[in-house]
Amino acid sequence: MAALPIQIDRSSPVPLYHQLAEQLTAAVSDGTLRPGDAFENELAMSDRLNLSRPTVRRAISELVNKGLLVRRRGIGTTVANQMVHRRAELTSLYDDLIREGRTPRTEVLSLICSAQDDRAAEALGLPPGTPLVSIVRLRYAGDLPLAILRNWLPPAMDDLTTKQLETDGLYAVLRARGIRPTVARQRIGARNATAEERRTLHMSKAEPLVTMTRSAYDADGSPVEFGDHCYRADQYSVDVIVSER
Amino acid sequence: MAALPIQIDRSSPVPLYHQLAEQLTAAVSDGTLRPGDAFENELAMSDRLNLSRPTVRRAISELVNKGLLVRRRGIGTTVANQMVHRRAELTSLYDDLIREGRTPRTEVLSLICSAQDDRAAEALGLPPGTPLVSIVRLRYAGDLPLAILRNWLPPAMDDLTTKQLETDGLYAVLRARGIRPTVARQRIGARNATAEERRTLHMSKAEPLVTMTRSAYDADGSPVEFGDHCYRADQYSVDVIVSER
DNA sequence: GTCAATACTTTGTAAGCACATTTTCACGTT
DNA sequence: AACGTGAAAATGTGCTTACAAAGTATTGAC
Repeated sequence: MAALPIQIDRSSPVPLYHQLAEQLTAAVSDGTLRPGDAFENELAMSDRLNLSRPTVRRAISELVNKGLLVRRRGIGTTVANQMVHRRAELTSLYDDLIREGRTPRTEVLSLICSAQDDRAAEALGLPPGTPLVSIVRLRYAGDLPLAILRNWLPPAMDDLTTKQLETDGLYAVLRARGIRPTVARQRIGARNATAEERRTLHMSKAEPLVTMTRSAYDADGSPVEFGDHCYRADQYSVDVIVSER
Repeated sequence: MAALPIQIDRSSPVPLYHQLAEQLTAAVSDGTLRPGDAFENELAMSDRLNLSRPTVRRAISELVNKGLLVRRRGIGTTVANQMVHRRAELTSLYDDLIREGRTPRTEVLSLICSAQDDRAAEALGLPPGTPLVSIVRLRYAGDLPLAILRNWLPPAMDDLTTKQLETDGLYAVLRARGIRPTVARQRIGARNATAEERRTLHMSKAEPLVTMTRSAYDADGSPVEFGDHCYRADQYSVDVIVSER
């Protein structure tokens, strides 16, 4: 087991344990360390890097929590032999399309600044009847219409423009305003398409839709966005990776 | 902010930080602490309970990681004002139904000990053609058929009985054998039901199915189970809670 | 009375130490 | 030679201390 070449910058504002955790993560995910490989033990590593054991331990714990490493008392720490061990994450076909180099396109169908929707208002923690910003978008994968995305935002966001949404995407616009969605609760189901949805998405037969409603919150738990999306089931699926401690 | 009545048993084999974390979790989830409430600060709590600050801090960190609490430097720690805090968990539908107070029932439609399925074999990390244990179950919620559950297990599990599966559930049987699924990769989508599925699930119209394929792994990353489930879309949806750091 | 500098509170990071628990391995006894 | 015991190795738990950083509140000068 070769000693990993780790560089720690004590003058950096980035915490030491995080610097270490990032470099260890890189070593595992780029294949420098193979699944099953033994890991340098905590005492040796803290000695070699002139870090305290708690600091090293905290860095390793980050990888353990992500499922990249397995600790066994009396044995040592080894690299988990599973590729995909990301902590509960959500990816979608849309992300896959981007990874494949295809260019998804979004068209804003409507942008209304004083829409009423009681379900959305409730999800946003606002009283029923509150005028909301309502966005309906159509998302293409290449030339194929893939999904209808309906989203609602609090009334304070009423100066959004169609152009912003089409070029940057909804979440990028939110982040640019200092709003950082951190937690989201998503409900995934299925239903048949309405006639209009079938027209909009160019669906020929009675192919079903995958539906997803999402409430997103910032770090404080304040609601920032509510969405109701539907996707062509033949073009879309959701990958979820769940893990227990 | 009232001081919570915490009981710590130093003679217990359960780690102190975990005892504390459990009692704090209970206080948050049973409503003793309301969203937005200020939390006793770390120093005061460690002083009051005669625990060190790192121990208290570690307990609080558990809740923060689960999304129950929010820490702000200079401010203090507060209860997150969000309803559903559960981190994406690895549970079966059976567990979900029990939580909702419904009485689920499972009927084993078939239990084959030398089934062949190349997709399942690949998911289990076994060569194609390996004989697998194949289970097909029908899940009821009350009197309503809800889902068809197809599962495959490695050949070593060929002594399962129908009765075990019907009374305890698949995951309980696995756990009883020391197999602890820890990580799962799930793909959720939708499709139309076949004629046979429609018959089995007593579906009248062309109602779609929610589909979920799942590969489950233990802590080492070894595959332990592969499942291909389909649910009546009008009766079922999947909740996922995603959180970013 | 207003504004700015300062003090205080609270969480964030880091180090060092001690001992417990679990597993492996080598040594010594029978 | 076989077995058991104990040493060694590695992670797990817990305490103490110190200082940094961020936010709030107070105090003081103008």
